[in-house]
Amino acid sequence: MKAAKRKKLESAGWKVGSTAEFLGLCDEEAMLVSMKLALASNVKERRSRLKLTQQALAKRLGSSQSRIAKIEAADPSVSLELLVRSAAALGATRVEIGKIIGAKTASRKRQRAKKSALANR
Amino acid sequence: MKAAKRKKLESAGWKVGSTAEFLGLCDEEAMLVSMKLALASNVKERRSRLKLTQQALAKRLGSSQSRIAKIEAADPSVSLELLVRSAAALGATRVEIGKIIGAKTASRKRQRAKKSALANR
DNA sequence: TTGATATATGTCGGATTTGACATATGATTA
DNA sequence: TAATCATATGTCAAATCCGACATATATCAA
Repeated sequence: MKAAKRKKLESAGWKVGSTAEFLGLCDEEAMLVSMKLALASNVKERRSRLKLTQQALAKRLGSSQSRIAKIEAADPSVSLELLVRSAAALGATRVEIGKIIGAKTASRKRQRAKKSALANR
Repeated sequence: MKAAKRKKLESAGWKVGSTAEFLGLCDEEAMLVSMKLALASNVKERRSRLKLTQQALAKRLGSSQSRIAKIEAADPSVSLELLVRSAAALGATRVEIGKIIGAKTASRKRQRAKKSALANR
């Protein structure tokens, strides 16, 4: 898909002033990446809460341990769909998934607070 | 992916009482389909509000008219990712996308109301 | 009706994504 | 230390998804 987009960008169809459109695409891309990161960290958090190994989750999903590792690392080879599937397999409801996807990225401050709260438990 | 799952289901790894897990997978699948339907209809709604042709939206996305048609029809060949991309290309914010994904399926009654409200405008 | 425009459907080659496997790196315990 | 378990990384064939194109079916104005 990245290759396809680059091809599009390079093809001669770009009118003057298309910089805005280019930035638009970048923003979309950034949003998607950000959603994936949020889902990935949620999957990791849910799995450890449930005390499941990556192997065990893989079995639930009909997948493999290595892919679970990639999912939690938000590896580029992991699709949004697989991330949503994974969260669902760990018990996330539709509403919860909507919240994860819709949540703006937490500030570093808030992330630290969340992390330490988790550590203290 | 459907084929892969079926393979998994058919492979001998299923313990007694795995019916629940099977149902679990079905629920996940249903949830995903439902999310896709919600996004698809949102894309259609946004595009018509913006008075864009499928062709015009295709250009924005670096895609083709036929794919836009499939997107709006929630064709099985359309990924969650492409649906999210499409909504974003039509101006949907992250928060809005989260709401669409998180929203429970509207009742038929509500759907009719929405549809007629749209028609009357 | 005819023509023009918008949308739907089917197919195909190529790109991406996936599960699987091998293997490497930690982390923990004996 | 060695052994064991959990997680990470790299690769590959197969499945899936994509853009593109052809073509069909509206919808509507002339």
